[in-house]
Amino acid sequence: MDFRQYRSPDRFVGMTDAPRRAAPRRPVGRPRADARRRARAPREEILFHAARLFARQGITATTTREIAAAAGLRQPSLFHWFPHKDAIVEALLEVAIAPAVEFAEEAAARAEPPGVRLFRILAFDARELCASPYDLAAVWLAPEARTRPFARFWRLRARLIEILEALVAEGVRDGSFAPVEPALTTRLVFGMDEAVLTWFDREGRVTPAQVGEAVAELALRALLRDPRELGAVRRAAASGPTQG
Amino acid sequence: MDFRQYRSPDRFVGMTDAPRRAAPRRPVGRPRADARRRARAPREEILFHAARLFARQGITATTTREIAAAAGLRQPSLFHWFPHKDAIVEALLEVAIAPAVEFAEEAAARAEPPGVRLFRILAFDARELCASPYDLAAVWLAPEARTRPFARFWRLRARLIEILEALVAEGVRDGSFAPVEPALTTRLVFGMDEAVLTWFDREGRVTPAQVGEAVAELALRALLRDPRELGAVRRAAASGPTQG
DNA sequence: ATTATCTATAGATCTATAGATAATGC
DNA sequence: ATTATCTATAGATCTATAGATAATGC
Repeated sequence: MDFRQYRSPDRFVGMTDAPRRAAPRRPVGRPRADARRRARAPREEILFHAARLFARQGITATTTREIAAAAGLRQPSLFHWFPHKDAIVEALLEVAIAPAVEFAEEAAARAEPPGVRLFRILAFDARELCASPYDLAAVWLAPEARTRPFARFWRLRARLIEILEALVAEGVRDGSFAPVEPALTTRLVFGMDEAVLTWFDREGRVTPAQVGEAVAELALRALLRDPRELGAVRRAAASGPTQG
Repeated sequence: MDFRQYRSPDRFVGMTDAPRRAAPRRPVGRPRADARRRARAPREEILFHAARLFARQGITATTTREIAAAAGLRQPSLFHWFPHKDAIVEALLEVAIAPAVEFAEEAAARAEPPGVRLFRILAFDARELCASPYDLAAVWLAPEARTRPFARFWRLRARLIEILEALVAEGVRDGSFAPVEPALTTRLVFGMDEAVLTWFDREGRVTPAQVGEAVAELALRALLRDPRELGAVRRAAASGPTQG
């Protein structure tokens, strides 16, 4: 797995700041049976390959043996990096949800029209889901994640929906949005936003930024009382902070 | 499990037309260890409970023992009704996708404006996904369903997207829709449509029909060049066939 | 001494088959 | 005879632990 081909090599969590052209220094610890050198820290390799396998086969159907093999390890060595399989899922969920909520909290608090703030948050979310170095398609909304102790993810996700719904309600109240029902409309828009995970093609020509723009545009064209304002909203959104 | 509380008791596939208040006739075969009487045919009980468990825990994480127990059977008795576990998933996918594609094929072929046909298909799909007696949240788009031999589902689903995209392209061409990019826009709209499975609350107050209307309305408000036509489109859609 | 890995395996599953059993149907 | 179920279990896993091993760090 050559990481250079992926779009956002800087995004790995807990990335060691080892030099790119790693010095030929041998790492601490017993050498691996699979001697091939890996570009990234073991923890990131594990998360990356686990996410890929989860997305293809489902979480439970992916074995720790498969994950370890993809990361160049023997199966029990996985448990040096994560206490149990669920901890891998938990780490991926955290990577996915935490920046989204953080950005939404800040963006929602700015003194701008609700349409502009909503545009920016939706575009950020959809873009980040697509651009994540980890393929989050399976973990985000996996039924497996509903039961077990991933409460933090569900709490943060509920908070994100709450923020979006408040913006929709504000737009309806101040007359800039059509008179839609905020709760139902928000679920539809957020569903469209999350759904990018189910169809975005990481090898395709459409970029994460384009997907983000498209999601936000479609949502706001549907929401704005006067869709001719869309251009102004988009420009205003782009002029503020669009990165976490 | 009292089936009378569910919305669409007539929708069970392969439903036996046994009288509602079943005659106290004892069924053929060795009696069950779990003597409680069931209202529906065993095959339907199995599909119903399997879908519920899949939606809560994931497909692979749900054991045949759990499904059997929920349906009032011992684990091996499941294999009298389905040759293997995957066949249960396959049956649920078939129930989900077949009517959607059939309706879309017919609705798309009618001599009406693309907006009207699109509205009707989207409203049908979202409504039926919500109203199905089976909770399809997990099987529809489960990563598990991607690898294994569920080719028919994926072929039909691709056909459904193809039909939708053709309608979007037609609306852009004839000028009734805004000049959007059909492929990307269709993925967004279809994503919103499918996503109802992730949030629709079967015990909630919003009805499947309301969800269907809301999905179609949001999509068309975003697509129509002049959103003031939405009312006319909705009325035209409602005047044609809205049932399979 | 610390770190990261390895091999071996315990213990707990889980699916599907084999073959018996207890009803109804004719 | 047919049908639908049962009990028992083979065979194949799968996760996580125990304890050894082979590096570097100091």
